Amino acid sequence: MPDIPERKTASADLPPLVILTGPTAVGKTSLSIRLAGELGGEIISADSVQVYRRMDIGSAKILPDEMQGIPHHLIDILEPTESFDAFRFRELAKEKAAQIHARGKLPIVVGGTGFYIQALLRDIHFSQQETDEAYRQSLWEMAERDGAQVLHEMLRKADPESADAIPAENIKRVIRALEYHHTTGQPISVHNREESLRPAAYRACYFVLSDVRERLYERIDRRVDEMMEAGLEGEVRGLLEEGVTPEMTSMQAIGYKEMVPVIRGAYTAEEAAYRIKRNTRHFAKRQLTWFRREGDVIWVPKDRYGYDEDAILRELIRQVKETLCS
RNA sequence: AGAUCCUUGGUGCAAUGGCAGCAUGGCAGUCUCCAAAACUGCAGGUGUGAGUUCGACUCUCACAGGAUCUG
Repeated sequence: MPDIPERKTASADLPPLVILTGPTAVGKTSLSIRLAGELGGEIISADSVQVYRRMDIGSAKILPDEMQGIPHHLIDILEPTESFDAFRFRELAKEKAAQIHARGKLPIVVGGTGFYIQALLRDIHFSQQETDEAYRQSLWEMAERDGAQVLHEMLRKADPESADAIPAENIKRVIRALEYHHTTGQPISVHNREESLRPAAYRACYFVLSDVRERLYERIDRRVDEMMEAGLEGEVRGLLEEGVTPEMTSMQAIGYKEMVPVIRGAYTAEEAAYRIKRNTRHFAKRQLTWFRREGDVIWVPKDRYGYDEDAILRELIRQVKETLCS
């Protein structure tokens, strides 16, 4: 395999890390507990919703009983009114990984937020100086007032390469590119290119658990039905009552954003269940697209192991020992 | 049984007798601090059979299927 050789060589002295990801509802959680048990690991959650307290049912958060004594990090660390992003994830996860290494344990990153995993593994440098909330806000207002095209033309003057790469309709990314240029004087396209060359920060085993589309969709449908039965509506109602608003990052998660109109009487719980299933399917598809694009991942298709979790576990352990202990 | 109306991508809807569009779903993709977010692309259709016409989703007839009303 003519893979980038220097990355492999350089990785010899890097701290080890196991990543277990895959599309939502594929079965990461139960496998992760057994893997951590076998390898003496602690789990770092890479999940943009499970960071929030009291968002348990809709995020399919692991229950304390199910942890079986395995320490879990970055779950329940924020109030649902707080915002979170890939920069903060990287900072926290890096710190947790270092602490776990110091205890002589193996950090196992488990979760479906591919972007967070990328930020950690590739050690993408975001710096606090690159943000300017007030400027960002003024750009949003401008977008609403004058339209997306005006912003895109601003970007074209400041950073033509990014303007070519980002469609005007994608206001969020146009604003981020303008903000970056505004605060650093540099085009974000240059920054992105530099960061993309950065070697991995860990010696990692990057597993993507997958399944045939049909089975995955069946699991999603079943899980959403279980969430409804478990009282998702009550969970969302409680969050709204405590002052969480639909605009907040936490409430834009699948399962939450669809439930708000039910509570407000705009449509039925059945309609919400239908939408949650549909949006979760779309999400799972996007996750698979993301992982396909990531190099250096080890695909673990459940169907190829006959849906035998013992066999999958043995294979993961074998791979980890081969890659991280050599 | 009779009368009236209806039949267009998987689904819901458009289209003076003149290039069959939209939404949604499906599939594929983008992504370097809101990522469970934001965004892009592709495929797919006139119920069947005749007729009128230079030309039919559109007009006529038959058939099939559906809806409503009457008995």
